[in-house]
Order: sequence, then C-alpha cells, then structure tokens
Amino acid sequence: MRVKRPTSFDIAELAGVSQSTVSRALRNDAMVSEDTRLRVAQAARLLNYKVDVNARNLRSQKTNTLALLLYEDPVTSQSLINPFFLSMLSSITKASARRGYDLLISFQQSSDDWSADYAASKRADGLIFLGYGDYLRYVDKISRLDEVSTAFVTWGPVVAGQPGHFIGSDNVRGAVEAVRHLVGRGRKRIAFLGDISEHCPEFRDRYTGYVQALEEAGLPVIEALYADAAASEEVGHQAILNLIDRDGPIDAVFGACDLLAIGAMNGLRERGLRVPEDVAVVGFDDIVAAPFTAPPLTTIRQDTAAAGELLVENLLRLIDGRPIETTQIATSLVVRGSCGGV
Amino acid sequence: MRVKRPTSFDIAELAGVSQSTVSRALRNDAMVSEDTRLRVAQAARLLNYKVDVNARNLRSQKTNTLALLLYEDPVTSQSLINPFFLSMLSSITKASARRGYDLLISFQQSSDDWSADYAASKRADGLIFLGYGDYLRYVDKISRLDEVSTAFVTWGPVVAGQPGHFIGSDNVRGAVEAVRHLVGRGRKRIAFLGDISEHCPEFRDRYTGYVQALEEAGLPVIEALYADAAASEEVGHQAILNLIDRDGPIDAVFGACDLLAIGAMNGLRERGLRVPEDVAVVGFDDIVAAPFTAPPLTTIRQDTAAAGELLVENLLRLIDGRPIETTQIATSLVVRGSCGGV
DNA sequence: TTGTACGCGTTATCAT
DNA sequence: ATGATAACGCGTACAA
Repeated sequence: MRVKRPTSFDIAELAGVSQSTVSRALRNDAMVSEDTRLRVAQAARLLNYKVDVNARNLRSQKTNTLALLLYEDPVTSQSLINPFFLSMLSSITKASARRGYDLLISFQQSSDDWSADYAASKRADGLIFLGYGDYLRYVDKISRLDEVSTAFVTWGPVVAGQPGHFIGSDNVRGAVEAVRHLVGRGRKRIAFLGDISEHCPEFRDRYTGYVQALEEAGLPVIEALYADAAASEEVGHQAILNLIDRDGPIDAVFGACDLLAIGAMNGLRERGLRVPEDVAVVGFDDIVAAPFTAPPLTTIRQDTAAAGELLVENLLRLIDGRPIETTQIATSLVVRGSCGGV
Repeated sequence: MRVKRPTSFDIAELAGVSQSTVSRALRNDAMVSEDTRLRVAQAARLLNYKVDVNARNLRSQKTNTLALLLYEDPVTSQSLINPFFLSMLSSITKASARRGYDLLISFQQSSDDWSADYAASKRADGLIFLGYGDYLRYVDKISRLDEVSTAFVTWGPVVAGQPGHFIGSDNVRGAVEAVRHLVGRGRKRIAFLGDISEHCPEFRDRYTGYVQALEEAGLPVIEALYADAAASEEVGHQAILNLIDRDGPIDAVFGACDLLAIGAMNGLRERGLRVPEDVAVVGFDDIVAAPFTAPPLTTIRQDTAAAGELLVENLLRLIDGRPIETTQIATSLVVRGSCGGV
C-alpha cells in the first residue's frame, strides 16, 4: 500500500503558489518573498516532500555527486584493500560531504570492468582515481576520459606525458627523509623493498629518494639490497627472506609502503634478527596498524586528511572550469620503535 | 568547446530506427531482431553513447544504487574510522558491485546531518546502516524510515522492538568462544572491556556471552573486573590502567573490540605485565592490524566478506519485496600470540 | 517486430 | 516577486 510521493505541484497547491515558485523557494534560488518561502517550507514539511534528484539532475545537467574509483592490482590484493587507501577513502568521503557532494564509490577489480562511465552517463560530475595499481594499464582509458573532457583527478605521482591532473605526496622527499633517518642512526646496508618498475611510479619515486639520500651520505647504492616487491605484507615477508638468505647482512630496511615494512619485520623475526637492534625498519604511509606493530613502525606519514581535501577541492575546481592549484602534499617522519623511537 | 552529448535519438537516426527501438535494443529488453540490435549497438559505439542515468532513473523510478550510511559516535572516533567498518565497507562495495548496483556512501558525523533522505529523494533504492554508534539516538529516525516503507537493513544485533531488519554476527556465541578459550588456558580473573549500556547493544551481547562462559565454567562474575569503555584504542588503554591500579590483579582481558584489546595490551606493557604470560588478551573483530600487534592478537573474527554479501543480498530482497532469510553470521576464533598461539 | 505518443518531476526562460 | 510553458532524455503502453 504505497502512498503517492508528493511532487512540487502538490506543495504548490497546498501553499497556494505556482509550482515554479515552489522550486525557487526550496532552492533559495531567486528572489522569493519571505512570506511565500515560509509557506512553501511549511507545506513541504507537512507533506514530507523531498526533491527528486533524478528529475533535478536531468533538468540541470548536474549531479552534485563525485565518483571515487579505487583500483588495485588483483595480484597485489587478496580481496583485502590496502589500509592506506581505506584511510584515503575515509578522508575523501568527509571532504566531499563537507562540500555538499555525494560520493559514489567503486572498486575496480580487473581492468575489464572499467566503469569510468560514471561521468559519461551523468552519474557523477567528476571522478577521483585512487590506487597502487598498474598505471600503465589505465593510461589509454584515462586519455579517452581526457579527450571527452571529463573532470577527473588522479592520486599519484606526476608522470611525464600522463594525461589528466595528478595530486600526491612528495614521494621523493619523503623517502629522502626516511633514509636520512636510517643513515643518521648509523645504518649503512639499507635494503629497499618495492616494485620500482614504471608500473608503480610512486614506488619508483621513493626509490629515487632512497638513492638520493644514500649518495648525499656518501654511501654506495648496493644493487643486491634492492628487492622487487608488490604492495602486500606477504610479499614483503618473502622478499626480505630471499634477500637475507641470498645477499647477506643488512642493518636496515626501507619498505616502499608499510605493508611491505611490516612483512619485512615478520621475516626478520623469523630469522632471529631483532628490530631495531640488528635491523632498523622504516616504512611509508603510516597506516592505522603502524603504531601497533612489534615494535611500533617508524614510517613516513602521508597526510590523508589533507590529501582528501586537496583531491576534492581540485576536482571541484576542474568541474567549475577553474585552474588547479596545489598538487603536492608534504610528508612527515613519524619516529617509533622500529627505528630510533620507543 | 563541448561537443553535444549524443542521445538515443541520435543513435536512432544513425541506425535508421525509431528512438524507442534504440532503447529496447540497448536494454536487451523486448523483442528486437538480431539485425537491428547490432546496428544499434554499432551506432552507439560509434557515437560513444551512454544512457543518461538520470533520465533513466526518473522514468523508471529505480536507481540501481544503494546507499551506505556509516555512523560513529563523535566521542569515539577522532576523525578516524574504526578499521572494522572500513573492512565492512570494502566488502559491501564489492558485494553491491557484483550485483550491478552502485554504492553511495556517507559518514554520519553528528546525528544532525542525518541525510537518510537518500531514499526519499530517490538517490538510492535502499539503505545500509553501519556503525558502533549510539543506537538509541537513531531509533526514532529509523522508525520514520520504516513508516515510509523505505528499504533498509542495519548491521547490528537484534534488539527487541527495534524497527527494521537487523543483520549481524552472533555476538553472544562469539564472546562465549573467546572466554572459553581464556578459561581453557587456565585464566580465572578475566576483565571485560567495553560499553555495555543499551547504547551499544553489540557490546552488551558480547558481555552476555562473557558472563555465560564464566558461569558455565563455574567461575564467579566479578563486577570489579568490568570496565566501561567506548570503542577506541586510547579508551582501552586508559580503562585497563584504571582497572589494574584500582582493582588489583587480573590474568586475562577480553576486549569487546580489537581496538580496545590493543589499547589494553599497550596499557599492560606500560605496567610491566607480559602478554600472554601474565595477562592473556582476546579481542573481537579481527581487524587488519590484529596479526601485526605485539604479540599478535588472538581474537574473534567477524566474517566481513559474508556480512557484506548478506547485507546487500537481503537489502535487494527487501527492495524486491521478497522476504529476508538469514540474519546471523557465525564468528570464529583466531588463535594468535596474545593467548594460546604463537 | 517496430513505431507513435506521452509522461516521469524538476529547473530554465520568458513573460508579467 | 511570481506565473506559464518548455525542455531535460529515456521508458513504455498502445497501436500498427
């Protein structure tokens, strides 16, 4: 027994005005006398009227909605999402809510179900891309978005010739800071964990910072201390075991992300090495779990709150046709037990 | 220089059929000859046509979208969301994607910005409520939803007389299992951490299970070993300190959620007590961080993957007017270092 | 199997 | 400051 949903016409009748006036009154849109505004508001409350957003969107060609597309390599994620992105997601949600935008989210599992039609089908006014995934795989699709002038921003490093607008942490500086910290504690044989192929430009930037800090300290960059690794705990675990067993002693590990660092700590423990006494460990991200590991993880914090704000803010600028401003976010070193802290 | 978006009329012209036929062909909806279907599909691809979902939704009175409303007590959450809910969020996203539904998400920060109009304004076909928040505060609003026959499901325990459909873990059994495990390791003075007021019925159920397991083991329920605590790490930390300092020795802690248990472990360490030798600890949830704590946290796992599926599945049933089936999910004990494991 | 005609509920435009 | 009217783009009876 469904009651008919009231329309603006019903409100109009009840308030004794025309339907178009109702529309204006509710939107605070144009000049409406205080008197009628109140009568309309009251009538609306009485009938429990809510604007039909589909009609509104259709007419106004605006959705007041953003879409967040999270993509991760299926290889990397065993049905679990990297905590860092969950944190980003949380801050993006809040940022868009503060701006009065709804947020639609979608996890892209394979590159096939690429449902970036969100904009084309007028489901959203703009798109936010987020992921540690393989960027290369998405470039052509993203270019297509660019061609049809869809508004979108991507979380990540600026890659030469990449279409669209990238916003991200200053990965190079962050990594420099991490490695400087290790060097400052007297570490000399510092392993790097992470995939630095062109598929993972963020990790590549962090590797660049790693090299930079080593050189600046006059330390050699030892190739054997680099271990390719996708972004997960298990992978980090395996990678460090292989590295230790094959290439001998290390006194520190810099993980390109916290999950890798955590995996490494587990591997080190398995080999009877103490953290930080024998091997100091620094990660990158500062995920929620980082303070709770054993020992607590020293890491480079990415300011997800600021990141969410910046992504949303800039996306809205794009939607309005205004120019984008800042695109880089400062990181900060968080010292905990795994290197230099308690 | 924006190009005009193609409409179904444009496709119709290009394919040499009527607009209504285009609509049918694209929806695979009615009888359409293979021939015309192909011509239409080709024309659509050529013009890069996408259905305007607002028009579609308006016309069909269906959105193919679900809304996820996450609410947490502002007291409890200092701008950080409980990892458990992030995990739920992730699984719900996937579940609804699998069903071909878009997901709209919203974090309810205060009870004021109660934007549960998602259904009333035809933004979504159904709602999912999720939260460790104060249930009582939401009951009346939820009742109103029930009155206007909005389709919605709530993650949580079944509370007598509560409107709507609740779906959740079997908190009592889970807690029983947790405490049995502690008892089985010879623990006798087992503290309980968590708010068991009517505001937190889930925690209350877990307390019920705690009491049940103690009684079944012939152990006394010692009131002094209960500590009220909201769901956060800091609160757990403080609570255990107070409890130890005031009420003397304990040999185990059962935290109503993992964050509380983790906080407790930190507090115990601060007082020089070893986990699990001096005090064994068991949590509830099995959040992402649980395996990484020191020692790894023994806990009751809530099957978030199954939960997400069940919530979405049942919500869709409600939307279709079909009856709801299962509403309880089994938990499982995960033994790790903090009690009985390595 | 396909075409015709209308309506979904709102916002925009042009009057007054 | 308000009213009348025309779109917005698609789905669906109904007719053919």
